Amino acid sequence: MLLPMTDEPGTRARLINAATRLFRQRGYDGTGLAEILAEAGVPKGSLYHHFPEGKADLACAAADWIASEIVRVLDDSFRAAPDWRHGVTTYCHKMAKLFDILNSADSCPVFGLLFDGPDQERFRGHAAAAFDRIIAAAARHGEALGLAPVTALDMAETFLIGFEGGWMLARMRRDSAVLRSLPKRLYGPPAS
Amino acid sequence: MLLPMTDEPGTRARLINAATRLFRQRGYDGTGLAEILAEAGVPKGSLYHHFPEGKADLACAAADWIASEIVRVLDDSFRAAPDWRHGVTTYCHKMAKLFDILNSADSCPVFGLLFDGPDQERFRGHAAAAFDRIIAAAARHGEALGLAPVTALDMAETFLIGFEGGWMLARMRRDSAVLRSLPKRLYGPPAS
DNA sequence: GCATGATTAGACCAATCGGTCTAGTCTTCT
DNA sequence: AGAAGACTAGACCGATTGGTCTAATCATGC
Repeated sequence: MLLPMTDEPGTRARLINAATRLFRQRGYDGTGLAEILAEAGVPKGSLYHHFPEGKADLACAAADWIASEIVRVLDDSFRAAPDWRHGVTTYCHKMAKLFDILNSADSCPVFGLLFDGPDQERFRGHAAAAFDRIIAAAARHGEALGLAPVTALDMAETFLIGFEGGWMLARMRRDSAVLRSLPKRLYGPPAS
Repeated sequence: MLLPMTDEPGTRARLINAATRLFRQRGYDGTGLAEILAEAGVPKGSLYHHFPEGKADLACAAADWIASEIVRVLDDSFRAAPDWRHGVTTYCHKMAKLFDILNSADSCPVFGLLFDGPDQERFRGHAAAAFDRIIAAAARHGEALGLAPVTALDMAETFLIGFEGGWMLARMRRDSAVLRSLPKRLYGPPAS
């Protein structure tokens, strides 16, 4: 079958969904295969069919998926933004809303899921690559808004560093206000 | 015995040491009791004598210890600082050096160790309290340098948010340069 | 020196871990 | 219809998990 044509998510997608959610909440080592399988409603055999290397494979797929989601939100936020600050502000508010939806707290930042894991080197590399993809996306928007390439990259990095730390604190405090206050923290009071 | 008088670290201290290091590297769920016990050279019975609630107890003790270490570095950094930026810069460089020492990469930030764990609520609260203690310490130095209390708290929070995110990125990239570049990122090029 | 509580020592346990493997089903092509 | 491969299903495995419990050892009071 070239095209599934069925709208309901296939086995593979359901696995990634469940894994993403659970890893985000309990971390890689904190989540058992049994849990993922139960939530996805998928037997063990299927997991090892779609992800021959097992849990690690699944985690990488989940990380890639969540990174692409982040990029999507980023693109959304900058679509109609007149300048950098507006784009960033919209992004922070969108993510704050998401934070509130995700049962308001216990979920790791963008993909903090990737730090434990057995062969740490593979995970680390994967996380770094995913994060760089996100930074690049933000920098692209900066350039489109007239920033010099070097400046855009620098601002994108700085912002996402702040955002990661902000998400961490928001999580600790169970309060998305930290995220909403980020633009003001980083760029001072709004000019307007 | 009121005073141990022996310089070599006691059983309890050795446990906390080993736990701190291992949790930082592999996370809470990623570290087995056996590993900790082996590294500390302590039998299981002793662990449950000193930490009746087991692993969770030990993790909280480790978190408290590391938080107090951070405050110590913070105090050190601000001791001779003429202004906020200097203090912060010294702190970043000290921590960057530490980052390089800790086998250059795989170790969680200040106490990222606290996010998994069984009864998440207890862990989360503990982490939040520890982080607030660190923020308060930084804010105190800000005030001592003449900042208004509200401003000091705000700057302390903002800085530590950035620092957490920076440590995360440094870890992903295995490069402490991110930490050293933080003051410039947050406060612009040095006035000098 | 003897009794007492603190501490160490590690055998032991059920539960769970990630992973393997065989059997069966379902889809699709000829 | 029938063969072939994709996929599902779950029993099963050895290893390891955090935790309990009993016995031995240690220090310190009388």
